[in-house]
Amino acid sequence: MAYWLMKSEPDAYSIDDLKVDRRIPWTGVRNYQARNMIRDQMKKGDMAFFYHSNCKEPGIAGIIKIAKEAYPDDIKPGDGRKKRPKKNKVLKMNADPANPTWFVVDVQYQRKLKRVITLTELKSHPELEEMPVARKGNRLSITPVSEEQWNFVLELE
DNA sequence: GCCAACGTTGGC
DNA sequence: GCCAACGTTGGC
Repeated sequence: MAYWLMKSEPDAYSIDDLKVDRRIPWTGVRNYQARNMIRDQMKKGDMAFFYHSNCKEPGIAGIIKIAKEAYPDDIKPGDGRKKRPKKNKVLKMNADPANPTWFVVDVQYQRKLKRVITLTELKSHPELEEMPVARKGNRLSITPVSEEQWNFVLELE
């Protein structure tokens, strides 16, 4: 079993939204590195931190579980999709259904953390300096988390 | 709103 | 294939 960190802008979709919806397809990932992780590495049963990005208090807000492994992301904005697309942004869709480029996994709500563990706090611990989200300039929306990092973060809660 | 740190695009 | 220009992410 592997651990991950998945970013979402809470204005677009927050841990509280997922608490209501319970389970959603994690649509809209359009970065090849993140795509490769979704398609090739994420397994059913893997756990992930739900991270709030680009907001007042960036940090880890909850825990989710991978409920279904990768399948083509043919979920168009507005087409039963829960995550709201960014305004003024046209999402590239799969051109050839037989040879998809973009994939999605389903995630299942596990729990909300008692408090948001902020990015500032994550950065303050030397034990987490290798954690991608705590590194300068990191932009990937999906990053791996080691078991040690996972357990360390949960101890902070 | 600024801008660093990338990723992508397209001319050559 | 190189790389300059451009676009995006996301903290601050």
